[in-house]
Amino acid sequence: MRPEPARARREELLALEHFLPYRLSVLSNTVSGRIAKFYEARFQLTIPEWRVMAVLGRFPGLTAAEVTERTAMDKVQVSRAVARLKKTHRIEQRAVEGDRRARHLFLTETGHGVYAEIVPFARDYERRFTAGLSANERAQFDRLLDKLTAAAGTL
Amino acid sequence: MRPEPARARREELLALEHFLPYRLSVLSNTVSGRIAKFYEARFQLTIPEWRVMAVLGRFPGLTAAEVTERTAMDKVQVSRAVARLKKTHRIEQRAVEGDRRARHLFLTETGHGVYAEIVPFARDYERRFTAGLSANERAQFDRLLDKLTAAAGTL
DNA sequence: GCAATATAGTTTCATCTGAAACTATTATCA
DNA sequence: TGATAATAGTTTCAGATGAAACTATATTGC
Repeated sequence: MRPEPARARREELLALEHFLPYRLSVLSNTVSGRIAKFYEARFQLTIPEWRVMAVLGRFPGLTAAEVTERTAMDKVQVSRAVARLKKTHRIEQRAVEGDRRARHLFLTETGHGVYAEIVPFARDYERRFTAGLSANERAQFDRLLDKLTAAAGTL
Repeated sequence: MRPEPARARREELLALEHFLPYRLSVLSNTVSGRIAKFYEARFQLTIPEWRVMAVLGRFPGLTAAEVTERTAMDKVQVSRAVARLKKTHRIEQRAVEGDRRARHLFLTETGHGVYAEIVPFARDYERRFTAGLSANERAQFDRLLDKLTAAAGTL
């Protein structure tokens, strides 16, 4: 059975490869996928776990709720990442004075070791990733990303 | 128990909010999430399903393998999206002459209806999303996205 | 002070996902 | 031709995910 010729249609077409949300998604998934593969192979670490470690490296003692505020993660993701990081001895908890629901989170000695190894890798990956852009292009891209992120939040 | 003051560390810190892969991921997830919510609410359609419909709207008769080539999806995702789209009567299949493994995929009349409604929405969403950018900025961003996507592929 | 409400964090449940195994068919080549 | 390898597409399985329900604790308002 031979496909009959398509009847002429008046409908607008859309080229996925020029559609900005699609392009963003492809780039983001490629980049995150590669990074995730490295973290997994080298440290058995997921990206949510790394994000928690990253903010705790910079802001020791945040609670899980505060980690949630500082990352684009929800509290379930944070709770799970924290549970795994405790099990693998990368973070530890200390009581919050005056609130027995929450706990301060800190990188352990082990956690700091992982952190100290990942940071240079991350910087280097980013450097290689943007090596084809001039400093000016890189700044421009950053600025436009900011604008778009703000815009996306209000749509 | 009062947290003891953190011992001074020599380690480099990394600000997640300036890390390009993180920023890309946040923007992409925000944008895709909003679009997904709309597709789901309006059409009970997932993003993988929409991607399949989008390429079939433009290239009627592709096989699943060809859809895989033209989208950033793997064959499992395509297979599942195709199965759902058949069940909801948005696409139909016709035999490929000389190869009984593959089938040509086409939007049905129903599928064209959905497609014809989504395309203007998608264009409009993109327009609003980039409304804060000048034509020049928009072109610049597109160009840099291309560069970065190419770079990410080779890392 | 105590009932109602809010918050921190966890668990459950149903769904989604990717990798690998699988079936059916086609291509290669000795 | 028949054995082997490659390809199209599907299914299975184990783990990831998000929404909603849940526990424990804290805050608010009467």
